[in-house]
Amino acid sequence: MSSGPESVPSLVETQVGAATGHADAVGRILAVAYELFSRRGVRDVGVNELIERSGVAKATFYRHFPSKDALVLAFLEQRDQQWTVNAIVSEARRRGNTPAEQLLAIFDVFGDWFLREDFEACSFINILLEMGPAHPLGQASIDYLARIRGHVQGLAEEAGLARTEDFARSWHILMKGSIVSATEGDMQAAKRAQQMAAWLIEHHRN
Amino acid sequence: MSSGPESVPSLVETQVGAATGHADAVGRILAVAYELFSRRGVRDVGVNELIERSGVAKATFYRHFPSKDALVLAFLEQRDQQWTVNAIVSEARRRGNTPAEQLLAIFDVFGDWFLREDFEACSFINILLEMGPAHPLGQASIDYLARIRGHVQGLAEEAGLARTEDFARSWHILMKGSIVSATEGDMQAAKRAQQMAAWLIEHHRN
DNA sequence: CGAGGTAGAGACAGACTGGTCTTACTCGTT
DNA sequence: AACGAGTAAGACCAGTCTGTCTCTACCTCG
Repeated sequence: MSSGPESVPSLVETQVGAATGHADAVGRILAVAYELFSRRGVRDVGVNELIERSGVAKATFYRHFPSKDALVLAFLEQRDQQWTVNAIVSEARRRGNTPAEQLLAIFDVFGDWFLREDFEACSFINILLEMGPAHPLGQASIDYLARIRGHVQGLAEEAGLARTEDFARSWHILMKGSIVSATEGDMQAAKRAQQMAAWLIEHHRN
Repeated sequence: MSSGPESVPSLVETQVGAATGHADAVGRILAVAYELFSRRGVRDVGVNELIERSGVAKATFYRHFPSKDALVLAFLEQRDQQWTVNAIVSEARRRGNTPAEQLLAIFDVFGDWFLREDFEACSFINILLEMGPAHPLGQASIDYLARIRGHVQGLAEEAGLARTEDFARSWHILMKGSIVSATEGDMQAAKRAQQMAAWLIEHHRN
């Protein structure tokens, strides 16, 4: 049931490959996939474009990834690491002194992110809505969104808040809603969500 | 710039056509388009399937709609009427006695909607994320989402709230976030959003 | 040297895409 | 009865999609 991307080359292998300076095929494919999938979604990027942009033969592609969907799963795993963990959670933890500050700092990071001209929305939401919750890729996206909620819940527990799972689910509504609003062009979406998030924290204090 | 669907057959014509008992081609096409687009999105439904399901010749289709995108625009207009206006706003107004109650009733309607097994998320959000904000269909979706915000702002003004545009934008974050959470499977998403919505109302009272 | 594995390049298959066009038929109106 | 508008059916086009296949070149290890 859990769509853990265990069946595709892991990031560890990739990074090792890149570290050898060999610039192996898998590493290039994953880099191009990250670039294209995150900016344009899954359906809009074909295998032919992927292999052309990564300078890889088609047979090489299919030797390492049994299907395009397998590559998408690897991309989602990569996205979880680079975006969720490194860009959002770690950065928010760095900006805040207390767990509550760190929670609210998520929306400061969002605010900076929304202003980037290459702002590309959240791949997990995109793919979930693009493929639907029944599709394996939609299921995987749901799993990764749950991981994001897990980070929030962890911070809530560190902050000593009450009913942390409910808190994280409500908090996540604010995160996802502000992302969609930013896609619509509302540049203050992060500030608005942060205000409601502050009220939410107050109502979950013991 | 505004993507008003003036260039496609209006709903009035459609309903007149259906009212004659003639079940004309345009009416059938629009009915099938509503069914398929709302449940499966735009990219997943091809012109061939549309014409087959509506029992219409391809030439007939292209006589009434210059392109598939034109049909999508007509669908969005239809969706605004049938879903935004008739299913959500009117129903919420019916359920509440005061404007504030009517605002909160939006999330009661959402709660019922989320429970439906054929729950299909919000077509405007789906198409916006599917096509991107730069695409004409994404732009049209943004316009229709703004109309939803307009309904909220109108109710906020009736309720005598302060800073109604900011209020509506924050409220809309809750609506969109709860829809995505419901797509993930959180059946309590409407209740969570409603709680935050109540706080938002309190903070906008004069 | 020579074998095996990996690589790039690209032809090819089979299905699908949006869109054009032709043909034949059925109506309603005059 | 004759006309014209609208329609169904479907061939067809050029292009796209994912995925398989062959061929050749290279590189490394024994």
